[in-house]
Amino acid sequence: MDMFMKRRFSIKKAKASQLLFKEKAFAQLSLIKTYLSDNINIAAVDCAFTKGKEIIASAVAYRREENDAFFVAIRDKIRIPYIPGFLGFREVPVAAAAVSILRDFVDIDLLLVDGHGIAHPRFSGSATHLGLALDIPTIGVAKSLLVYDKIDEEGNFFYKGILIGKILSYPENARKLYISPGYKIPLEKAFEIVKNLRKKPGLPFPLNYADKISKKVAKDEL
DNA sequence: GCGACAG
DNA sequence: ATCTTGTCGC
Repeated sequence: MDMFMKRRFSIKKAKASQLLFKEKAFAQLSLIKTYLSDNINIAAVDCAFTKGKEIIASAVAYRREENDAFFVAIRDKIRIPYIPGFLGFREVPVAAAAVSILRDFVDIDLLLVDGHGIAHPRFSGSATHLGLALDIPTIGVAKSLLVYDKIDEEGNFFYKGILIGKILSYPENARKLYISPGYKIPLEKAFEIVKNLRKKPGLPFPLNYADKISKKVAKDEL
């Protein structure tokens, strides 16, 4: 699988890769039980950009037991333009690098990613892509929908007959967030975890920190 | 062909 | 995502 598309990017190859990502992700979901205790270390990764054609990825890890946090931010040249449906190929290489560095210092059990997981045209959004690249459970947290053809009363949304995500409307007056499984985690679990991490409007902790850090670095304020 | 389209 | 000050409102 061409996780990083280091040679040259093409829509055709990217689509083929995403179909493989989807197969692996769905296979893992049906065959593997992911054990997540209450004391897991949760991390998040987010990317920001500068007009100077740079992409900045920041990763933040929160250790629940020690009640402390670590973060890292790295920058790279933008290699691929933003194309809806192919966000992973633009952000995963640098995001994976940032998380890898963080992992040398902190154990990470779960990763929150800005963007969709399986709530994607080929069920292979950036969260799924990144989880597969790093072999770590991921949850997709998006601020808007990419695909869906039905939403039920519970906020569950479907695509091509498959339950792909659930709308998080908590806290009450907060902006809706679209939660979908990225890799190695079922929707119900993913939703519950993110809901518990979002005690205030805005992005759930520690994704909110990753977002602020990457933006500060993009503006050379950090 | 037309419109939609995470970040 | 980014370009951007002040401003309306809880």
